[in-house]
Amino acid sequence: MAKTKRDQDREAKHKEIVAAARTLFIEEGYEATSMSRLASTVGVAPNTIYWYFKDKDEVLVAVLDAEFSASVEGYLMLSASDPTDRMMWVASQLERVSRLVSTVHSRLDKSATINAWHNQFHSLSEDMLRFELQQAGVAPEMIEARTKISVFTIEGLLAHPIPDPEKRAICAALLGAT
Amino acid sequence: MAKTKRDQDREAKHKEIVAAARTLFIEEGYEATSMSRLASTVGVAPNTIYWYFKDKDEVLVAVLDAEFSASVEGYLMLSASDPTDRMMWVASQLERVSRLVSTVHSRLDKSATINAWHNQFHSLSEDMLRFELQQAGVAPEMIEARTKISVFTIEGLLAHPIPDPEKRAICAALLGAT
DNA sequence: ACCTGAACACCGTTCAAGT
DNA sequence: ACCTGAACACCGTTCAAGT
Repeated sequence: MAKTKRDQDREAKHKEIVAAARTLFIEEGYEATSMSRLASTVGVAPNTIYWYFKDKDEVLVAVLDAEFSASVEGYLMLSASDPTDRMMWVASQLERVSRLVSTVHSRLDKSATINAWHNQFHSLSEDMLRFELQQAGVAPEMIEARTKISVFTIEGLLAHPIPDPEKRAICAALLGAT
Repeated sequence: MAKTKRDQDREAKHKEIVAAARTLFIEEGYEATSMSRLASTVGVAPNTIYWYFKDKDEVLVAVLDAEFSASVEGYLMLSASDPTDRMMWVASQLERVSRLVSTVHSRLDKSATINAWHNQFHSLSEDMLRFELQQAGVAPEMIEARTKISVFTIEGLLAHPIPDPEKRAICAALLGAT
């Protein structure tokens, strides 16, 4: 199933837009980045974006996917290290994306696309944290509640950056047995 | 320091606007409620709102204050009940205001007014939860981390509504000693 | 002091027209 | 198929004018 030249061109432009949006959304914010600004960064007319994406939310999902898969890649590479370190890494890795976290939450009931992405992301995060807590020896009947607590806490750490030592104490407390 | 007739009138209109905004912001959302819609609900021209409030964010802060003080009043009235019940009450009480939580977070770096309100709110929440955890017999060296975890978890419960029994298990786990 | 109609500078998105 | 200029229906906010 070889790609046609056409498809390659289209894919390249698609990637170009996502790359520009990724920088702008993360550094300036989603609402602060107008479609016009995004278009002019790519060097194209504002409405041209709509040839590649249904709407602005769809651009956001593409950015989130790119950011997420980059993070997963990094996570898998340090699976041997200390659990608290791993949790710290997840929190700090996602911190640069913190503005997007609140953007996603505020658009949950406005966009079905965003909502779907958010659900999938939470499932994956829960799976990952449940595994870490099991490894840490948390009692089985507490696993579900503790998993949710961990997810919410990490989400909180993203939205409210605090000093590193304090963050470490929190991550350690999350993993504490009993 | 008796209030003049003028001041009373002004205050009445002020309250009228906040009351309308409170319903609209909570039921329809902040971004979804245009200043025009708010104005027409009150029965006034759109720009009239600006005679009473600097901008839309200032209206939001007024709504948040009204909602918060109503909650505090309710909280003080059930100080005798079970700790888990109290924490459940806080979470569910604030749940109806959940859309505003993400709105506040997404406007943190756009509005100094909102930022100030948010900081004050977090201080108060932390004080309250620290007290609950002390009562529950949490070890002193763990208090700070556990307080932050509780704040973030309750914030998470607001943004991601889940079934009551699960919510209860989470609140109980937050208060667990050790 | 309080309120308004009209305007300003945006915004995301659509559409008819070009290649 | 891809891209554009022009327009649409909004938005929060400002300003000069009225009472």
